[in-house]
Amino acid sequence: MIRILLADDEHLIRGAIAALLGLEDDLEVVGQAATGAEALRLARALRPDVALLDLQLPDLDGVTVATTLHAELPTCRTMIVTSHGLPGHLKRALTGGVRGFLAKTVSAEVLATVVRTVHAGGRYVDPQLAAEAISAGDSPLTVREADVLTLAAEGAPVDEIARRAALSPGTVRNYLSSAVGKTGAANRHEAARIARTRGWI
Amino acid sequence: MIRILLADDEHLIRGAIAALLGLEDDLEVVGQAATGAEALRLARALRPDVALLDLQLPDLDGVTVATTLHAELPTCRTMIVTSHGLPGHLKRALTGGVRGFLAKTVSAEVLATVVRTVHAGGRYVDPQLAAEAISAGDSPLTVREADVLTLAAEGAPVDEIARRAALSPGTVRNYLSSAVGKTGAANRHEAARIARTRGWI
DNA sequence: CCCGGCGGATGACAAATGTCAGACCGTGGT
DNA sequence: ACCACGGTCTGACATTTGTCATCCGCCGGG
Repeated sequence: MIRILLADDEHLIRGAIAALLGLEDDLEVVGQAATGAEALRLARALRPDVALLDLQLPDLDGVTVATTLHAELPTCRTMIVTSHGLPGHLKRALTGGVRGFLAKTVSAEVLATVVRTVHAGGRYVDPQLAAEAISAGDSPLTVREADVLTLAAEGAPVDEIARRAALSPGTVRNYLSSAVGKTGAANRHEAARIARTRGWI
Repeated sequence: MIRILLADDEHLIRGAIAALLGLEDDLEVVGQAATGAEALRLARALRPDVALLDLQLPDLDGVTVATTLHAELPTCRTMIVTSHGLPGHLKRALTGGVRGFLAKTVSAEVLATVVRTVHAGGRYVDPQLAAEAISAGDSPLTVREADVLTLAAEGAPVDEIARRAALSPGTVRNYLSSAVGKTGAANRHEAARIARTRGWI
């Protein structure tokens, strides 16, 4: 029997997936969490075989939970299931020790199969997401450029970004300018949009 | 027996909800669609009692499907289920004849109850979404302001917005300025963000 | 019939932004 | 020891923006 921990902030979805997985003879959902913190707590208490995490959780995101789990409970395999698959998340997830990464567009049978694969020590990444990740490539942004662009994405003016990043306004403009160049955008807002769709920020 | 049509682009979710609803004695999922067009086609063919629509579908959005359905098949009640509940959508949905509007955070029991309520001619709106809709209020933006702000939201510079909206650049700036004032934002990008979270664009 | 409001436009001015060149310090590689 | 590169900063400049006043035409309500 494979013991599964499920984390998803949407009650309906969580319950529905649990019901579906419960129909399989060899799978058992032993815990359900609505937040990242709760997922960690339950994982420590229940020591499931596989943790099935949604990418977007109210507090921590799924990849962060997975990374922590991977460090604390090496015997617990982690999988990410997501609605919006951004290439950057996939890369972060894989470096964080995640062994399965799928979109919610897959069928329940596929999900169950992947749970078994992952439990057996295998890996599985949604082919379409993998293709997107490869075609999007690595982020050309330096750490600082990404930082600044993240703040810029909220629509804040340069002065505020400068304050929040503890940089001089001029430096912020330099980074933004560089980021705009690297993304091929016309201005920082478009750059932020592009970087986000590519998962670079 | 209440006959239900289910539309959601995520196979896993769709299947899972169908499985959950199928557990209820008086509910039966008679059709499943992954797109808005397919939902309409199936609804015409199957004439379900209740159509359960996701807000975001690949082609048409759930509210559009509901409005069409309401006009074509008045006996078919419509409900919207959504992950991201924006106040504007709720208003559009209700004017389009939708009788149930809930977030995916509800439990399966609630969903089943609401399906029965709606089928019996009642209405149900998620209390939290209703509260947000009321507090967000009506859009203060004029049609043109909303148009221009929508284009601005993609990060395009004024000149491009002007070309795409067939307006003079000066006019575009006037509208944006007015929209920035009405949203209380510091610049158009923040204004676009605010307007989006409020469902105004 | 007249007023107000919206759509649309122009011109002018101030502020924010984008771009560039140049400078200084660490750090890691050769 | 040296160089390249990233991070940081400054200053100068052109361009883009946000803001405001003002104008025109149209339409609907009092």
